Amino acid sequence: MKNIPKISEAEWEVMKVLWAKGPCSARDIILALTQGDPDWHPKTVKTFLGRLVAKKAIAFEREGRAYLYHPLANRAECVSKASENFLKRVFDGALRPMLAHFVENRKLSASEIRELRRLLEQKGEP
Amino acid sequence: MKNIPKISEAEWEVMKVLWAKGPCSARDIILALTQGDPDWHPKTVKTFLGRLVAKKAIAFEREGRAYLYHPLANRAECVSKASENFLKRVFDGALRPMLAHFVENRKLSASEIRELRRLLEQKGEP
DNA sequence: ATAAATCGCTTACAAATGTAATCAAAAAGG
DNA sequence: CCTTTTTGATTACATTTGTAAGCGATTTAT
Repeated sequence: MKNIPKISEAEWEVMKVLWAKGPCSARDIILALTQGDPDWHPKTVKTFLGRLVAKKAIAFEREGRAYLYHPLANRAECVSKASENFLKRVFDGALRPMLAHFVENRKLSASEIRELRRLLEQKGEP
Repeated sequence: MKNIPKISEAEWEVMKVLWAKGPCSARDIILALTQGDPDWHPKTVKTFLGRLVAKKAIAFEREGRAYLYHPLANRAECVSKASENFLKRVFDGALRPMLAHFVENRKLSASEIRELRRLLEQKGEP
């Protein structure tokens, strides 16, 4: 059985950087994050890195004085876990109402609708 | 601007009961919850009721000695908020990958697929 | 009427989370 | 070489969350 760590909201941002960019130094991660949102404080990011290591969501190897961090947790699995969790909490685990909600609420472009329909067709007639 | 309260995971369960059943006494809520999961402790539920009142997610009126609680927060709005939040955190706000994930990962029954397709068609040709 | 159950109110307390600051060692710049 | 910067480690601290227990008033059952 896989041990999918529980990743908090803010920690997700850090994980996303690592999943996207692969092995990174703390500095790289901080750069990537402040890029998107200047409010990220370097010290805060360091704290999260430490916590993620403790949770075994990531690991590092020394590279000179600094560390090179890399994900341990698998992105797809974390996504699945978070998704199931959300689905359960908000929609009692029922997929259809959830999809309906998104399709209704967020305006989908015609192309998005086409693409989704293609997806459904693939699933529909295997 | 609406003030949509921040509802925690466990508090969601309480809210769902209130949204589903309308005005309820604490006792009713506790019953409903323990029905689904015997692990709910009455005192714990009371705590959440108090916190939800403090957050103005619910309110109550006296009914004899007990209280009759009812939702203040609108379900649809809370659902939207939680959904946007989840979408942003896990899928960077991109709807298509999210929908794809669910359609791919969770097996949809043929009827669910048909229904979803209908939904998309309604959206597709207004 | 007296004891038991129930109510809401108040208080408790650890873990998780967000948000950093301090500190010591090491590296880099001048 | 000495100063500034950088880095990881350690420590701090308020807030939120999960999970209740205690207390005093009030019903309710006996």
